[in-house]
Amino acid sequence: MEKTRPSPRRDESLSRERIVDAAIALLDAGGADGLTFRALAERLATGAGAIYYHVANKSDLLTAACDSVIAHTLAECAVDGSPAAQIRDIALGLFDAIDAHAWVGSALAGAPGELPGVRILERIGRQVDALGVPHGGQWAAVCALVNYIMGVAGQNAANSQIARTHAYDRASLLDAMATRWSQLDAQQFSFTRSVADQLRDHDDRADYLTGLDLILQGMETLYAHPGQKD
Amino acid sequence: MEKTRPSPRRDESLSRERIVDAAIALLDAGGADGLTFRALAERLATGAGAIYYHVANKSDLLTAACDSVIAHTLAECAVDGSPAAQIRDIALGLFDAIDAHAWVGSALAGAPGELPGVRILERIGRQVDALGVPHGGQWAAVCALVNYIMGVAGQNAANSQIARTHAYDRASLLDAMATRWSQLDAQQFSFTRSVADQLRDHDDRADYLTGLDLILQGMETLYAHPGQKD
DNA sequence: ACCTGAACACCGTTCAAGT
DNA sequence: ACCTGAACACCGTTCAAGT
Repeated sequence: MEKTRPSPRRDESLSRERIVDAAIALLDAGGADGLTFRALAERLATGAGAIYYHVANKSDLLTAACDSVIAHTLAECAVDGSPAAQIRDIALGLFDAIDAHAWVGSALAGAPGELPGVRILERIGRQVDALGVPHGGQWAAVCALVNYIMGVAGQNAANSQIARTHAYDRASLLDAMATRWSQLDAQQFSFTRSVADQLRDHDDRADYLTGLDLILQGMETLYAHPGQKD
Repeated sequence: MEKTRPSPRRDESLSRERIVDAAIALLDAGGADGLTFRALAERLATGAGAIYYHVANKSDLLTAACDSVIAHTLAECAVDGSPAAQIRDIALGLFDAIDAHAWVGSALAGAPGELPGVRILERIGRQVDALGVPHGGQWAAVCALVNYIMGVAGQNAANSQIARTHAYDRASLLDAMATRWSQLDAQQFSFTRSVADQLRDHDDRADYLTGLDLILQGMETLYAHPGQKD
């Protein structure tokens, strides 16, 4: 028996790309806390300090890992169909990517104005323009969409972080939350209690799309047919 | 000269409330990174371990500090006016609170389903109900509003964290971002470049309200007048 | 130019020991 | 019951020293 892979292969020399790929693997396996310079060094069979030769710091690395996922995700989104359909497609693609790599949600939220966020802004911005929103309203409209997407991304990231920490699955997490909500004070939290049951078996993805459609509908009503207002 | 305050007064014994108040002071002064059990112990003139007698862990403490701010904020929101006006009032109150205490944004985003988030859900949920949204659509509508608010909160928190780290003020942060955007590839990032200038002197608060109104408008169009659809 | 890995300055959390 | 504070098991980052 010949001794293959005596340790994580070192066939290629260290590079930013290899570091980012290894970081993604660690993040996917261990969540946001799984990325550590020590774990990364071990996986790349190198010293912790060597990584700093190719990467400025942890935040830089996290953003680069996030950008890799976002760029791939956006590349697979449809480039035909109506503007609204394309926005839905992009938003759903991002939802699924963040669902699969929860750490992307917090990385995205933590790097405002950086490349991954800008890619999203660009793709959505073009469709908002194509939708006929006047130039003066485009910035606010795009921000509304992006902020909504980021908000959902952040919640998903937080939920999956909690699930990982407590070793819950999604169902028991929601169940625990619903139980807690239904034990709140009946007067002070009447609405929350009334929706506690819906929490258990709601469809995150469907609710996400519904919210997106609310914004799109608002844009259509306010911008696309200005003559019909009132 | 008599020697008053030989060290941070210890006139009252340690309590959860005193700990939370001290935590808020540290967070306001030093951002999310400013809260440390060692700093907290020093400020309370006690040992680090003593704090664990009143607080489960750091996440528990952060959520409690966040809840204190959110509860006070919501208590000052108007309880009259139209449902839409009340939603705007709540959303603006939260915006200003998070603007003043950026750490609240990340604390809120990091504690889904916990008390501070539930307070917001409850207040907005009641108004969505009053708005005439049918029961079946209330959950999705409330989530849309809350996710949007959380998204903006998260972005604000991240921006202020970056500003603090680099010792920038808000203006130079936006200026640096706008400069970076305008240096992006002209073809690949045409939309982003076209809005880079608006970034420099846009009004966060006004854009926030505009986005909120898009969602409210969508809700009105889709739910409040179902007979008029199409 | 690129890599090594010990060292530095921190963390949150625990726990035997005190009162 | 409540508090002490040293100790533990980690972090990100730096930097003299190597190749």
